[in-house]
Amino acid sequence: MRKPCCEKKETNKGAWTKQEDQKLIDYIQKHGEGCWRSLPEAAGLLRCGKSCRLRWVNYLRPDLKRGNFGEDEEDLIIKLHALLGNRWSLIAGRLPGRTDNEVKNYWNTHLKRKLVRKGIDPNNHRLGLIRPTKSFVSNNHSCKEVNSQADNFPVLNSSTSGPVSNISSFPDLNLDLTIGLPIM
DNA sequence: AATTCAATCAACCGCCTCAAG
DNA sequence: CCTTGAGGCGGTTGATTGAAT
Repeated sequence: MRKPCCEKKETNKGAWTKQEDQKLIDYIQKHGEGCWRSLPEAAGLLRCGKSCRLRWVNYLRPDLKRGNFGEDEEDLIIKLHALLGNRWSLIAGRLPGRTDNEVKNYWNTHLKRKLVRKGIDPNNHRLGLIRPTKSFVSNNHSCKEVNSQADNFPVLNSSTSGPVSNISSFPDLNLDLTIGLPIM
């Protein structure tokens, strides 16, 4: 049997400090990404492996772009979301330097509303299904849909609802979603 | 200047899948 | 075949910041 992931030690939670970031960066630069389970102890961090992975993937990785999304990126996200639904990691995989968390946040805070303003239902990318004025309730936590009729739409294989099933709607999209092996 | 409200985003939580044992 | 843990993912929360009143 395997050892448990995060042994029931005291671990830090909440925002990462600069020192913690530096320890994580130093460790990964020396040893590379790998066993997240043993990383915290090896790197001298009082964090669980999951937390380290998240911090690295979403914030510390050197290839991250950060900053505002360009219009081309917005466009791509919208198209990919229409095809893939909330598969944020797949969508982020098509956007170099962007993380799934970043794409998800951007979708929820900007793009959803943008589509609603155009009269497009962000759940299924169809025109005229929701009224912009009634679609969102502002209650601090980010605009929840009132009339989310498409909550349970099936993804990808539906012929009646959900993400656009006709891929030919986006002839300009490169939909080769295979993942290449990292170059060593 | 103080208070309230809204927007943003980093981080956590819980679930799922896959593989080890 | 079953159980368990690691890793990964999407949903959600909560702290922070900025705008409006």
